[in-house]
Order: sequence, then structure tokens, then C-alpha cells
Amino acid sequence: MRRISDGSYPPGGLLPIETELAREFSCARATVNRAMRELAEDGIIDRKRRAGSRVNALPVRRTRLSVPLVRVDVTERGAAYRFDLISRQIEPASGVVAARMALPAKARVLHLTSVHFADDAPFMFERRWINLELIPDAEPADFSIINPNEWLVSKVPLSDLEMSFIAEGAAPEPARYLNVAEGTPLLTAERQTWLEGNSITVARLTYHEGYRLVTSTS
Amino acid sequence: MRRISDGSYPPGGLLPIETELAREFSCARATVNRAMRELAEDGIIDRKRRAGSRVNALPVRRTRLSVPLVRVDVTERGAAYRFDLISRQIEPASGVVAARMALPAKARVLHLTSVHFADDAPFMFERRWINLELIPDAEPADFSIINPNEWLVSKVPLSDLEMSFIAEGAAPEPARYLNVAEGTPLLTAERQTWLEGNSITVARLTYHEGYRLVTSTS
DNA sequence: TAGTGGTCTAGACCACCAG
DNA sequence: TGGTGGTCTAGACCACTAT
Repeated sequence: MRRISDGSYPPGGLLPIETELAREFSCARATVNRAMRELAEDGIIDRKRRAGSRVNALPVRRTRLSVPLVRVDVTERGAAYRFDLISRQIEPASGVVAARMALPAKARVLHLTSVHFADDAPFMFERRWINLELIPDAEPADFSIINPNEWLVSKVPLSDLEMSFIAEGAAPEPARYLNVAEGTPLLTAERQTWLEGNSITVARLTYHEGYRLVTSTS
Repeated sequence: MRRISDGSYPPGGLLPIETELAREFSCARATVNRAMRELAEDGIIDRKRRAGSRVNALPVRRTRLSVPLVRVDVTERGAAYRFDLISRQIEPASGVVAARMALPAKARVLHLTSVHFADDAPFMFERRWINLELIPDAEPADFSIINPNEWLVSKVPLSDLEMSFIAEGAAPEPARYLNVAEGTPLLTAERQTWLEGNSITVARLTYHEGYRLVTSTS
């Protein structure tokens, strides 16, 4: 890293091979390998078999984004957490959701809306669809007691996760439950999780006005 | 991971120690160590010396957030990239910026505003402050030719990075340059980078209407 | 096809910290 | 203070892929 930052290894430049660096620094190749693997994970260098390791010329910085449970997010701010289930219904997957989840046309999904509170202030409005074909246990679950995300996490602790973030004017329903005027700029996270290629759930989480999402420096 | 997801190792539960797992799976301890280290990096388990490894009961999901250069972001969408430097001035660090950057009161900073385009549509409005005490070379640099971020990245390829995201109504200046009405909900990224504890730069990047920030599933 | 990174082994010593 | 994870070593074989 020192040599990259002082320009000894310029952007786009080829680094010495692992055995070479091991010899130079009088250490084992495994040690060099681990160091370079970590640089690659952080997006500092690119590694290819046979082609060697290069300093990334267009450094796509990668930073860890921690996505805590809402409960944790709220309690870490020193507030009391609670949530209200607003609606629960089973429906055939509609166009957009069916497409996002790659479901057949008549697949049954559980559609939930809820509000999460920090003390008594609304914190986040959640709209979620759960794939009942994949997670049939969600049908009898009582989501007025445990929130859908925590239930899912305890049921399916490991899954692939994709999130995207957009700024939107508050739609009527989020506006009502978050207690802001329609059109107020709000941060919305769209979150989709997968289990071995099958979509488990899609959620739209609309945060309260002024919410700030921070990357962990990790 | 299989045992965690099927409940053999329940949330909060203690995992066998490394030597035990190595024996059970007939592999070297280093192999177990690497596997468990990767689980810890993904937030699946928590590890402590002497205390052992536990399944994380409150799974803070960690996902990689790729932060590409604007140029890459734009060209990956198949558009031509260009940018305009709007203003450039040297000023003493003002209250908020000085505080954010932890600078002495009269520290000189370079204050730049610019707009980035995708084809001919405004893509992002950028307001940036660069710490001239730390990066004096920024003063003579010609930011009408190379954009400030790319200049900095080539100058200081490695640095700590912190980002946060907020949804805001468009302020007058971003609104004008992004060609939207004032108050339009826009996604703003606040980005701060550090070199060994010293603040290099603070930037506010306000994206065009409808911009979607996506985490790489990595 | 040869050279590079990917991964594993068997063993060792050390730092930390819960009990 | 002892048990745990953290890290390193020296060596080996393999998978991939640029040439």
C-alpha cells in the first residue's frame, strides 16, 4: 500500500509476483497472498491468474455498508423501538412485483405494510412482499408480534441481499404514516433477498424525513 | 453456513473451536480459520479471543457498496461523460466545513463546484472542499481539464472513505444546474476522505432526479 | 503450454482476555 | 492464567488463462 500511494507502483502498473515479494520481504508466500487478497477485496488492485496483479487505474472504492435491523438502528439512537402492522393480505403476485421476484403469474405472495417507531415518532414505513411458494410458513406467522424482517432473518438467516437507494417524494400512504406532507423528499431503500437464486422477499423501506444512511468505515 | 441456516448452530450459539472443526472436517486449522474469518467479515458470526465464535443473533448484514468514479458510472450506462467546472475559489474554512474536516479556523481550503453530464443531460452536481494545507498541489491544478475527484484519486490513491446518503429537496443551485424545480427530491451523497487521520476533502454530490444507488451483490 | 494466483497442509508461536 | 483466535511459515498441488 505504501508503494502504491507513493507512486512506486503506478495506476495500471504490474506488481511483482507473489514469490518475488515473499523473497523481498523475507516472508512466506501465503502471507503475501493474504495481503494482496485483501487489497483486491478493497478494490485497490486487480488480480488475474497468469496475468498477474495490477494497481487498479479506475479505483472503484468499495466500502462496507452495514444494514442493521431496524430495531438495532432505533435502539442505537437511544430510542425505544416498536412497530405496528398496518395491513396483511395474501394476493397473486402483481406485475411489477412478480417481475422483480421472477415469479410465475399466479404465485401467491403475502403483502404486508407496517410502520416502525423510534419512541413515538414514526421512523420507517415498510411495504413488503413475501414469496409464499418458497416460504409457506409465513402464512400462519403472526406479524403483529414479530416484525416481518426479524421473522425472516430468524427463519432464513443466510441469503443474498441486494439493496438500492432512491430519493422520492412521499406517496400518500407513507406520508400519512410518517406524518409528513405528500411530496416530502424521503429516502427509500429497496431491498430484495434471495435463497439460492429464488426470491424470498421484496421490501420498500421508506425512512422518515432527514434520515441519513451512513457507511461503516469498517 | 449450512449448519447455521438449518439451525444446527442457533442464533447466539457457540460454535466449536477451530481445532475441533478441523478434526471433524479432516482439514487444516488454517482452512477452518479462513472460512470462519470470512463468515465474520460478512457479519454472520462474531469472533472473540478466549470467548470463541458465536452465531450473530442480530445479523447486521454487510454488503459491499461500490463507489465508482462518476465517469465510470456514466459510461457504464452507455452515455458520453463530460463535466463543467462552475466555480473555483480559495477561502478560509467556514464553520461547518472546518468542523467536518477538523481544521483550524483559518485553514485555507479550495472550494469547487461542478456539474457532471451523461451525454448532454446533467447527471450530478458536485460541491467540494479540498484541504490545501494537506494537498497544496491542488492550488495550481487545472480542474477545468481533470475533474477534482479523479485528480485526487490519482494524487492520493489510498485513503479512508466515509459516505452518507440523504434525500433532500433540491436547493436553488443544484436545482438550476440539474434542471429541476427547487424542492425536487434528490439523492445526495456526502463523502469525506482521510489520509492517516487528516481530512483530505469533503464533497456533497447531488444526483439527478430518479438516480438509483445500487449495492453490488459482490 | 507455461506462469500466475488459489488453495490447502501441518506445524508453530503469540496476543488477548474471560473466568 | 489458560484457552481461544490471529498470524505466520515452508511446502505442495491445482485451476485458470494469456500467450
